[in-house]
Amino acid sequence: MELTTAEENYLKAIYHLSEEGQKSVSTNDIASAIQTKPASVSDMLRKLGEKEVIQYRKYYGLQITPLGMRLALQTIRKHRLWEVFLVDKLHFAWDEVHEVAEQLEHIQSTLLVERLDAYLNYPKFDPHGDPIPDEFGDVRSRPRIALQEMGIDQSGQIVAVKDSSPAFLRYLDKVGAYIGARIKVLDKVEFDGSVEILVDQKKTIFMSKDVANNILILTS
Amino acid sequence: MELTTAEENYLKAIYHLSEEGQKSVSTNDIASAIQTKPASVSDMLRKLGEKEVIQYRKYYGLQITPLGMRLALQTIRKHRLWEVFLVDKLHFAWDEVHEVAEQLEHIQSTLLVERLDAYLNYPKFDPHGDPIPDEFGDVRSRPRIALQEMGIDQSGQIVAVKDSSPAFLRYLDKVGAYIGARIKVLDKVEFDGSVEILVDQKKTIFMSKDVANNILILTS
DNA sequence: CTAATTATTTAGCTTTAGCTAGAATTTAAT
DNA sequence: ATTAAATTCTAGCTAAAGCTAAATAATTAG
Repeated sequence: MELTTAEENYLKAIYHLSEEGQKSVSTNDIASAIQTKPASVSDMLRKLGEKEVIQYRKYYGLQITPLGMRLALQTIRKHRLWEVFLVDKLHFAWDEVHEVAEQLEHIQSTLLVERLDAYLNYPKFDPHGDPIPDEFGDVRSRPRIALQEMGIDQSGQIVAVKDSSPAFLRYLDKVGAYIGARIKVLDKVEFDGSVEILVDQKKTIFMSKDVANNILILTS
Repeated sequence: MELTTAEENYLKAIYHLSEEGQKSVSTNDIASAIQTKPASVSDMLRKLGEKEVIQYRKYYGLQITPLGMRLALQTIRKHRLWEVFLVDKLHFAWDEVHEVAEQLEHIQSTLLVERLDAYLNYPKFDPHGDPIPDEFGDVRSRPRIALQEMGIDQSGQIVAVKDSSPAFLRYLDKVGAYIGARIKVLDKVEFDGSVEILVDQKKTIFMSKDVANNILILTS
């Protein structure tokens, strides 16, 4: 079964929206996630339903099928492997990789994916700390909490970010809060939810609640 | 000015056909080069004319413009750089790279091309021995002749092949006639145009005229 | 130099993926 | 429980890129 590039993008968006908590994924949600109009989404949902990658009943909602799940994870796997390639091998900054990976993920060649995976040494996480599914779609994800939810004196390691906008990633780079950095919460301000943290045992930085909410920590 | 993937493919085909000798490129030639129908070609030529990458007068013929040339060479550059990547880094066999490179060449990102070029150490030739244009479209090509045209006792180095079909490339692999191999013509049979050559000073092989015609040699 | 053949182009259809405008359905609010 | 609002879907249009069939131009042959 073959999906077009557009279909892959829809399926990926649906998968991500399904993961991110809520009940069921709405037509409007997909439209805004994918930067298109609800009418176009309706139409595509019908097609994806026919291809049996989702189960779709109009006005009701949708659900990804096991087949759809597998295909979505394949695309996500490719996207994240390419991100690792771009950062590790071509020295892209982590805020420059998204658009390019968005194109590369649609290249069709199982051999290419296998070889790339091997070449990168079978990475388990992408540069943003998100897990890379294996060829069967299995994901080993680490339990992690938002920095905002940590208590005073708790420490851990930055493993991922929720927001991947270039502006946010550049900000993190500037303050030295890269993936893998070891941090410790020194203080929390009740009033505005901001936190003071120690990065890599040397630098003390101050973070607003909004920022701290978008940084995921593997506690230790 | 932006070209679609289809437009890039047509332009590339036109460029290659222009190079390969003849007078002017025909609609039929393009159709068979690109595996499509003449009617579709006519239509695309009109569009490429409007975009000013070719000069086109119907029934008369076409000519690539300097702009078209630049764009075609950019695509060829990307194709060949990716081929180097696939062979050198991902250990693809040289007969496995074409289809994948055909997809990768359409990825849009100047940063990516620059970084890839640097990562591969600014290669000047692809795995088939074809020259890789630089970012300005300049090509340093070496003067070379078909193995078939060499005289007895003349020697040189295999630098390219004209035919890149998997069948041909596999045949070459089998007999050990890879790019870079040093060869010497031991004998030529007038009757059928076949040649006997010594490869890398150790193996003697026998080649039909057809094969020898498709192997390009840098004489020494 | 017509006539036949071949090459090329045009017209009109198909599919994919978007869009707008308007209809239908569900949800919310008085 | 109706109406109002929001959501979702349908119909019909557009653009790209292909196709077939038919028309037109160029070339070759007798």
